[in-house]
Amino acid sequence: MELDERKVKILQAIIRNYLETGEPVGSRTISKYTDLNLSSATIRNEMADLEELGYILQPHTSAGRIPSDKGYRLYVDTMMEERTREVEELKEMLLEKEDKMDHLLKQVAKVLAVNTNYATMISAPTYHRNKLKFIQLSRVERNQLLAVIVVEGNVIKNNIVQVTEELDDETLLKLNILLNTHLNGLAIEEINLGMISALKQQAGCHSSIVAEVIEAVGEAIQADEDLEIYTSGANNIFKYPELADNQKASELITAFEEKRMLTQLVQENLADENSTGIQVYIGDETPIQSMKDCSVVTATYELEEGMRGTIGIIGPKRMDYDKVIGTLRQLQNQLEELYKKK
Amino acid sequence: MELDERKVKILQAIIRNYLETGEPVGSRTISKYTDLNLSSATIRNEMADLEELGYILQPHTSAGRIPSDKGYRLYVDTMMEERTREVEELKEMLLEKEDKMDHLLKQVAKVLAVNTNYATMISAPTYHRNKLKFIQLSRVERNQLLAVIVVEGNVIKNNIVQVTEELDDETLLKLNILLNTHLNGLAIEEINLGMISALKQQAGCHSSIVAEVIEAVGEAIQADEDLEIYTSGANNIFKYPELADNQKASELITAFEEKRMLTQLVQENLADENSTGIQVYIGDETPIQSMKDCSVVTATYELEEGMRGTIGIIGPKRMDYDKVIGTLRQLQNQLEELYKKK
DNA sequence: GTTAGCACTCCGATCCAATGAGTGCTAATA
DNA sequence: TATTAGCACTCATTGGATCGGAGTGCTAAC
Repeated sequence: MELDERKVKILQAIIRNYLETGEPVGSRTISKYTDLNLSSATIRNEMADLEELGYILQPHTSAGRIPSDKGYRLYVDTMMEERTREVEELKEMLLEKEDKMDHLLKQVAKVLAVNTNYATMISAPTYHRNKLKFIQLSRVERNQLLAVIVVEGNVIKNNIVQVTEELDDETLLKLNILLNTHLNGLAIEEINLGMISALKQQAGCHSSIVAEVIEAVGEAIQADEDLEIYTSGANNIFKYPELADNQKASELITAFEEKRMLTQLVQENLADENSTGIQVYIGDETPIQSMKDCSVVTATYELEEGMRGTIGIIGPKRMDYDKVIGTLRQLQNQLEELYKKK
Repeated sequence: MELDERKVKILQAIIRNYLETGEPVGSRTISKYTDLNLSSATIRNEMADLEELGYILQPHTSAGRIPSDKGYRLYVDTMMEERTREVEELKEMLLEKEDKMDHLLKQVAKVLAVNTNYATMISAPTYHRNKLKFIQLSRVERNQLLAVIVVEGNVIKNNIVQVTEELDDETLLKLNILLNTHLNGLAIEEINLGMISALKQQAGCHSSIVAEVIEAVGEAIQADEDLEIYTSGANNIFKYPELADNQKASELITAFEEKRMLTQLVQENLADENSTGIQVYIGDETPIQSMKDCSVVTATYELEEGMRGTIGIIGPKRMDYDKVIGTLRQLQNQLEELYKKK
């Protein structure tokens, strides 16, 4: 049996209707809903076929049909090609240009959540491929140094370094010069052990401090390993009865709280390098167990070479895929634009 | 009618039982539960009295009794004086001493949530009364300065300052000295307009930069206005059926997500300067509308003069007040100790 | 190939009776 | 006078039983 054009139309009608109502949809509804001019009986036959093909399901014998994951998948794949919508409002909100990255990201997550009525997450860009731009040691107290580390993209890390010996201004200056001349412009990965011991040697009697500073650099970078993720709109899941029962809601909320679980999503998304950067996980396809009754749409954004992050939208399977994908597309562009403007 | 000792004992028994079961408790249960050796009939009479006095309620005619807010209040007030419990485990977990404040706070919230099975929040200490310790301007790119601002307690703020003119190293050094000599040791509030214009004058042709840096300082401080709040264990509310219905759960989750609402709690708590720093809000007493079916226990902790934050526990009215208050007490001490040790 | 029609299935709402936990009241008791 | 036993009464909850309706599958006719 083949999936002819009429079957696809019927499938689309079923899905669209289900997206609106959240209720299983029956043959009569489709018969009237579409402009196919077919009787409910014919639709029933077609539906039986569609079910056999695995695109729709019957929750119980005498109920209407709901889309299966496979059905959603087809729908999404077909839709992927089509339209984009306006998200002007969102654009405006973003343009209240926040100058701190984390504020911006929180803002994005929030706007997106309000806009779509789904739960959202956004991961801060990872800097792994980034280069060290600037290091500055300053004395804060007698035996306390402040190490400020700036990497490309103006991401700033601070670290307090405890030192045993007291340093005079001159030595501090020398150390600063030493560190900057040798480390600036280097990618994080390039700072290897050989490099470090060479530096230590040059620092002479202050080698221990160099060691500590380098360690601080390492720590600062490592802090990114458990990468920052901002979420918003978790409460939106209560808007969809199929997700709102205690069991599921609790699991979902937990996943959102323990951002740790969301990192899987980010990792997977960043690993993939497909053209649009938009991924749709339907039901079981998701890498996150507790979201197997949801659909997850993720998008990669890239601010500049090597600074990539992930935006994700988590909602019911009957998600408005068109809108979500459209919105994410726009957002990708806007984030990149916004970043360049600054 | 008076509230004699026996009535109080019965009330306590009712509350304790209700805390355990979450079900209305009947006279027979109390008759057996306590060591008062009274028949259920007598208890019934007493219960009728207690109800008349407003300490307990009957959800419906032939149900047992549940504590009213007034009842809880009495219970809490009585208990406040009593026992403290061990929270050794918690202590150990905390001693995996995190050196970044925000990590520590997140950790505390989490440990507390796991420990109590309630939702928790903790606000980062506010620094309003704190003094500027150190300012450092560095050039990151031709027309970009990095301002690092350290206030007491080693809280570090960064700000990128865009400048129109290019600065040579010497000028930068001068500016640094100027800023540090004049601003260091000053409380945030002491930096007023007069101060600023005096500084500008001394900076001569670079006054615009000084202005921008000062603005950056202002911004850095202001960022604290919407103070950081960390939450954990929001999913715990699903453990208590009386909070887990969609309506309430959604509102609560929202409150936890939109930390903005939690600030009310913090503000109120910090304003109050009572001895123990522990506050209990039962039901309607809470300042947060969406928590009117919960009880909220908050504690103030103080790391050093002027650095105070709030810990909060949000759970059902049938909260284990003893345990919660005890735990919070211990935590207060430990946070303070921990801070001093570092 | 399409459709009308019909028997059939099954969910969900509604009603009902039985159950039992718990009460209030009264009369007996210590 | 305080306590208790006993009893009638209330009412939420539970488990059937029933019924209507939405929807299906199948068959026969167009």
